[in-house]
Amino acid sequence: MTHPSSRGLTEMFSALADETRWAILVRLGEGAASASALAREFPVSRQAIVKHLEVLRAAGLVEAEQRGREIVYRALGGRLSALARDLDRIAGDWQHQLGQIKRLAEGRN
Amino acid sequence: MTHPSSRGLTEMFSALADETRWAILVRLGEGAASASALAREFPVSRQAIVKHLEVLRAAGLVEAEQRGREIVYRALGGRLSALARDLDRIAGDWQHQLGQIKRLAEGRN
DNA sequence: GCGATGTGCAACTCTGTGGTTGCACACACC
DNA sequence: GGTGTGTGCAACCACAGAGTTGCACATCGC
Repeated sequence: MTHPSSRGLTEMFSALADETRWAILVRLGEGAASASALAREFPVSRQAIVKHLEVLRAAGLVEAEQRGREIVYRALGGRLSALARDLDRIAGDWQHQLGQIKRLAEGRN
Repeated sequence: MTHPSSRGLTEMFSALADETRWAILVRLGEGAASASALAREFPVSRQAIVKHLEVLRAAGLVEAEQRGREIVYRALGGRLSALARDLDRIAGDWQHQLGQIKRLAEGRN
């Protein structure tokens, strides 16, 4: 593999690929909340929220903290910025290669 | 919305969320290729490849060029680096807020 | 103690989509 | 003209996963 981070990238993407899940994540970015609290804000059942939270937690995008009888979740930026770095690097490589090609093929086509 | 780029982000993610599709994209990053050529390299049918390419093209991650009777595709870094910027900004916001909370709550819990 | 609220587990439905096969058509090449 | 290779379209299958409902259990507050 040219890119050591290729492994696991798609798992990250699929964790982020759902509209509702992304909305939940963004919402948590604005402040911690429990599953029940989120279920009141979103037009889906608490169970659906719980499943999304579990996916986000498994991806390291969210952190869970037991507080009394409830569990509050908060967004973590670490994985997301790591992903940003990976993508930037990969995209940069492509652009670079494109530049080389363009340079070599000036006048072709 | 705090983040103007929230719209369309999940579409991008779902375009990237498939293992095979990501592999195709990375492959195209190493050099342009046609659907049939890719079908020879990957363990899936040409039709599957075609569908993936259409998804990538719709997402602006890939560019198609008619060359004689075949159509060659190449990876485009633009959208990916734009995505990287968005993610970095969002993640940064979360970390920033986390910092504020930590600062305010020093000693709590 | 009792009611309200929060979580956990399980079964089920249903849509989206990744993948396949089959056939038709367009060229290019000899 | 025929053969090989590339693309396009359509029907179909199978599985993942987003969402639901229902019930059990824990725990907080009064």
